[in-house]
Amino acid sequence: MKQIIFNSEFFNIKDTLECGQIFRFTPHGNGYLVYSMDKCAYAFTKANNTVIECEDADEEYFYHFFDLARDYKNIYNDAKTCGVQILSDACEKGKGIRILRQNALEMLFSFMISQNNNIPRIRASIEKLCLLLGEKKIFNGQEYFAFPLAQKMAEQSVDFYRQIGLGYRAEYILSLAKTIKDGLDINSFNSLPTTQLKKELVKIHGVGPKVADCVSLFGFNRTDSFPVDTWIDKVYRQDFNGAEKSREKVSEWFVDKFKNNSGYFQQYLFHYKRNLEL
DNA sequence: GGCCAGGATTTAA
DNA sequence: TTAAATCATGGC
Repeated sequence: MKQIIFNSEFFNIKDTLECGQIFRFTPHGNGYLVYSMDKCAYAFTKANNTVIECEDADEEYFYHFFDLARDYKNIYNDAKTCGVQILSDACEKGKGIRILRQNALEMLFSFMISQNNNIPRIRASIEKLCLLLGEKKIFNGQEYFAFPLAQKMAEQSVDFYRQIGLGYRAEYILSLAKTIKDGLDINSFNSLPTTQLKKELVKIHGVGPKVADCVSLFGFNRTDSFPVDTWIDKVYRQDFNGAEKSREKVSEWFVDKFKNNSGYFQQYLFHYKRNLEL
């Protein structure tokens, strides 16, 4: 086992996990077990540090996953001083939030499930997928299941996904799995600029602008993305006096305003609006 | 019991 | 090009 120890001023594990960017984590001991693809880490707070415990071979993976090479103080300062009251409040409450660098395909499947859905149910659905189709693994003597391979997902029927409770999203999931099995490599999109990347993602059946923004941000680390869901839509109307109707244009408006800080600021605001503000 | 949840597709205007 | 109607499901 390896331990990565990192000052917790700009790394709050609870806020980072609970701000809606990741669906696979469970409270454990003094912290959380965090899952990504077929890997697992134990994250907890100790004194003034956040500790990441993982297999020796996964140290580099999780260092990258938690975006530990980036200095979030600059991002926090930009949010604090940009002259927007709610953003100043939000970044203060969420200064320990980091944007995880998650696997693009896992994000694509996950956020395809997220549409018109709530976070607890999204998490339950993904957990079932892993339990039923994922490889069984062991971390620190404890059993868990990897995120399923697309090839395995492509072998199931639409009914299988409906019985898991995916509803009308079942056909989207199966269709995506088959497309991947047939050779689509979304990692190849990484060479595209963000606008083009989104255009490619939206071509996939069941992927609209909002899901494309989430995959772009959380799966490709394109921080010039600003996903607009119902909560952010509320922020836009209530706190920015927004008049634009279409969420796609709301997203463009924020990206134009916040540039490469868009994704970080969006997470501050989402977390604040959904979890903190009454 | 209608409304809401990290919306997208289809059809109509 | 934009506006409704429709789509499953569970929590409230």
